[in-house]
Amino acid sequence: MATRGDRRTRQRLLGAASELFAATGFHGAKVRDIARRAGANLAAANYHFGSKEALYLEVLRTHFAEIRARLSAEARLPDKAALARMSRAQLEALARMRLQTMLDILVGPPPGIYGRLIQREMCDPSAALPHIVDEFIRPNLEEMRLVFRALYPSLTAAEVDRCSFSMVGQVMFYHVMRPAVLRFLGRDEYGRGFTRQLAEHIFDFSLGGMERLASRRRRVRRAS
Amino acid sequence: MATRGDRRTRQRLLGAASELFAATGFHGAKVRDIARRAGANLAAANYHFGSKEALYLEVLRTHFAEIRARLSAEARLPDKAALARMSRAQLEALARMRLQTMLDILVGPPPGIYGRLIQREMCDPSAALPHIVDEFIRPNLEEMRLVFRALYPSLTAAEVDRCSFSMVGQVMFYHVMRPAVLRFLGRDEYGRGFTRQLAEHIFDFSLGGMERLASRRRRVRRAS
DNA sequence: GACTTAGCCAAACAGTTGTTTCAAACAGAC
DNA sequence: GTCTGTTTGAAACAACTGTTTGGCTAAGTC
Repeated sequence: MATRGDRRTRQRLLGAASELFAATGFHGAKVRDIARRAGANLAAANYHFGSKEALYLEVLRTHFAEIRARLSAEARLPDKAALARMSRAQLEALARMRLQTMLDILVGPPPGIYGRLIQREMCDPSAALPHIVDEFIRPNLEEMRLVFRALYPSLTAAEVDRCSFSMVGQVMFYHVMRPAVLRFLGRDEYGRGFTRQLAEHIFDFSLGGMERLASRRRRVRRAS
Repeated sequence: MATRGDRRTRQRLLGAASELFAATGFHGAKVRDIARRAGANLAAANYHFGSKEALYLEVLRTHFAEIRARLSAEARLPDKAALARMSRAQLEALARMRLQTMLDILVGPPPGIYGRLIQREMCDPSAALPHIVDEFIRPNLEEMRLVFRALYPSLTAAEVDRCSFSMVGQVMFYHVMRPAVLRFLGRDEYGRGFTRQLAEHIFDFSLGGMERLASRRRRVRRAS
């Protein structure tokens, strides 16, 4: 083992690559810049990861494995039976908390690195896309399903899914369209209490939406 | 004027550049590929536009000027006075129609070029961002404002804006996150009647959301 | 001490990319 | 026809980029 570098070079490369890939994308981030930011030699990236693409995939796998672990640990959902016993107020509080977490991760502040990586992956999907969907998106949506189904039992499975997408969509909007929204609002960044105010709006808006769908379903019986 | 090309070379370059910039982004699209697809010489791009970046900006300005004209012509909104005289059902039909138009443009099928360009511009904003916001996003949102305000007069201006964002956000979600949603759903493309079904869901969901906000506002008086 | 191995570095390599150059081709004015 | 300004084409250019090479150091093994 060499002791030349004070920190593990591989780790520093991963960190630098994460930031640059998130900031400028796969094509925009240059191996030389990554190496420079990591305080490593140009050849180090290829030595440790084999190729630029392999480094990129490793960045994605590392980050989304980590955030999955974090979410599982921090915001563990009660099991289905416990969920069924919860009061309406408790369920709503649970949904509200998960919404706030999503906003914190995706919208910030600070602007999250996961959101940036996902956004770029949606522009130019790589081999890591299935991993991101399965490790990050699917578990989150499954848990939202459970909560929403407990809150509005009259909704069909497809309706619950669409409602989950509607709620996540509102959150993603402020992340993905940040430059446009900021210019539209005439600001240069989302303020301090912005996400909290946003959480309140999205929560109320979404609950109203689901309520309407649930009650409409109860009232009128429609074909498909 | 040369007649060598059967079509104006400049126009063909613009078309080819649009497709490639939308498909692979500014960095991903190569001038050589654009020229080849346009059936033009490599030097033609620089001759007609000066540089790759100028070509990119011209692509954006052209497209968003065109779509603005199209929207103004096709989906002209009644003026404020006429709007005030409309019945609730008429206003709702108006909102529903605009929603369907947004879905057609952004989600497709076919997957729209405007959505792709916007998405990439949000990843790496260029000098054309202000143009896009002012020519495409702002006019659309202003008109949604008018309709929503007429539908729910008790909402504040800030609330109406947030509701507009909530509705647009749901639409954008299916465009921006398309690869993830498709994988989540286990399909390889949105089906035929998908956007129509989506329009119905988003419309009901959003109306429920606004209703809840409006009625909550009427019932309880809250501090900020 | 001799040998092996992992980590790191400077340099070089081969391919690509945006841009420029300069001559040829062309249309229209005369 | 000649002349002029515009458009096109082939080639070259200079800079950049991902990757490879060969050698160096330091630690571990015998």
